[in-house]
Amino acid sequence: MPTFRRPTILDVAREAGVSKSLVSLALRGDSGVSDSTRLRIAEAAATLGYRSNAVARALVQGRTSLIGAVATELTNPYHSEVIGGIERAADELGFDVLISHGRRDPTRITQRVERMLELNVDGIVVVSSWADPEVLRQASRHAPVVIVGRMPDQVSGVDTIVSDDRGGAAAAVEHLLEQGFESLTFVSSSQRPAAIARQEGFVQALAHHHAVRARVADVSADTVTSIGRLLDDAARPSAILANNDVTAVRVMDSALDRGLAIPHQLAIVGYDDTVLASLVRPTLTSVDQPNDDIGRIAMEMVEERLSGRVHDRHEIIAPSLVVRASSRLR
Amino acid sequence: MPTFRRPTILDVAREAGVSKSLVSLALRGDSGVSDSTRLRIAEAAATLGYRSNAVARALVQGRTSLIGAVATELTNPYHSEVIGGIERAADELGFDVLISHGRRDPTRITQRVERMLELNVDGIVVVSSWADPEVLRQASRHAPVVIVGRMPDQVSGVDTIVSDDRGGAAAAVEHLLEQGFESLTFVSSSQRPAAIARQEGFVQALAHHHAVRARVADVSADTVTSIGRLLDDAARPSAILANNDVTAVRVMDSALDRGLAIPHQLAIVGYDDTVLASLVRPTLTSVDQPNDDIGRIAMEMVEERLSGRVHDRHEIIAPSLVVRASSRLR
DNA sequence: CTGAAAGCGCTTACAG
DNA sequence: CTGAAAGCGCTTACAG
Repeated sequence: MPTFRRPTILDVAREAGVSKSLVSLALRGDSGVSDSTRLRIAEAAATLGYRSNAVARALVQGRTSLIGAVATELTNPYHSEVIGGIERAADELGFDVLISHGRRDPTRITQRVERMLELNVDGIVVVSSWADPEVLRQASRHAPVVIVGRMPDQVSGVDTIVSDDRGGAAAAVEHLLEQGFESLTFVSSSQRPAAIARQEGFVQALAHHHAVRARVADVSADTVTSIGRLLDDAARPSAILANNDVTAVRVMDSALDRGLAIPHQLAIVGYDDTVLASLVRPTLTSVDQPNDDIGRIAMEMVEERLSGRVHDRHEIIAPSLVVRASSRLR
Repeated sequence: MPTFRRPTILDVAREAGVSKSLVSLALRGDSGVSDSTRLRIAEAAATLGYRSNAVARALVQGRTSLIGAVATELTNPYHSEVIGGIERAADELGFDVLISHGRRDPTRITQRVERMLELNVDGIVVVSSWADPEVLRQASRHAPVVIVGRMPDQVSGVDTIVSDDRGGAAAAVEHLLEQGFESLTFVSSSQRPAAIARQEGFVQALAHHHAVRARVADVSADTVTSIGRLLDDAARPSAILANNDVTAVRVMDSALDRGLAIPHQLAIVGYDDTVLASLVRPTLTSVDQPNDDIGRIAMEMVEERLSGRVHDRHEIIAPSLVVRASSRLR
């Protein structure tokens, strides 16, 4: 069958010998339909393979029960986990989640948001800090918009939810100090807001520890070479905090290639606590963010807006440190 | 604004002082509209923040230009990469991709497919082998359905595209034999069709090499202990092919914990060539599948169906081996 | 308990 | 070049 025509409520009505209104009522389980009619209609629908047309329903009802989730990068487990949280909360609240993929392209992310709006979704969660603020502001006039991530500037009318990146970095620093490390370097491979906040948390946490040497290394360009230079330096640090797990593992690889003992000659802490952290050897200490909770709260924020909340809400979620072999001396 | 009303074509018409038909024509760039009118309408639309309602348009046009992609597990980079391929092809062919997440739950995957159908998508790509065959068969009456993955049984009316798992496993075996390994074990953590096909490829490739000892180890239950037992065995294999990268890395971890030299005392080959393979030390040899191509072909298959193809198409894609340190002796 | 009518926001012939 | 009318597949009052 090359035509793919879908049966409509009218086909079912004809098949069952009733009016289309009655088909609609029966199929949606309205109580005022006789059992015999209901059965006849159900059979007709099954015979034809009838399936309600959500597009038509949405048009008349003025709502789709759809939530659009726009993510920068699906390959990043952090994003998929947040989306999992959104989905679980959506299930409970009676929404369906449609996911759209920005592929690290700001233009594309913006397009995805606009497309979601055209699809008439009841709310939008943007799991990204790359979207155009002006587009989000405009979008929020027509549907609740929640941003999961750290925007360069705050957008009025839009809710946000971020992880406490400064606090997470501070917790990592505290742990390293407790272990007795006295020369710490923050290694960053990104200039995105989250990485910057982590770096600031690192610097601040060490501001009053004058006995400790604190430095920052930018390895965003030419990562492997930059890391090599850092490790070959005579004044090599004794402990490193990286802005994410992948960067931490790259540091670990370079250290192992150089025969350095981890953590005794070099301690390493990552950020994000991805699956990587427990798979590499030695296992990697990392800052964990409650991604599922973050997604859930984002969905709840959308629901609150739909229920009438008018003031903006900005939530900050506390991360926690998971200590593993790469930084534990005893 | 707690109401989120979206302006309609009628609001724009009123604002511009024309009929709604004219607004529709002007906004879609019809040539038969005077420049002055077109400008007035565009300004009115901008003032109101008007955005076309795709739901209404889809209803009248009978097509949505939407492709539904249903994936088992977004956290799996293999799936996100396939989706990336679908998206790139969709961009070229003028479709938008809506992603839905099955979260490893067969019931949920089936629901996602049905929901996509209700949304009137023009085609469905199921990146999963967990969906209910009967539901897919029904779905294919109303929209083209392509399965990326290995279904237990073939579904008539549905196109499929799979990677040649037997061939990939055979290529890995051939490489290990060339390197001179003489005792090979296939380590599997799954009984899904793809894992079984890889195992069959392994067994077949060794069927005529009587001098080589070939075995299979199921580590799906109690993975770490099972792997430990395998490695502590006096008759430990000299090389291992795992059914995926994560399992391969677990084997690697256990081997390193036991002080085994990789690859000299134990060679390891993974499958899927995920980001993991180049991040672990030693780097992991792995069978790579052209995920982007797979996604692209899936999208093209949908388009072919929409253009009238009626016979089923079943495509098998050749994987390739990426040799790294974990299996290279010299 | 059932049917006829209006309308959701658009597009598409059809007039003028 | 512009407007009035019909209709996409539904739901929702309103009659009977």
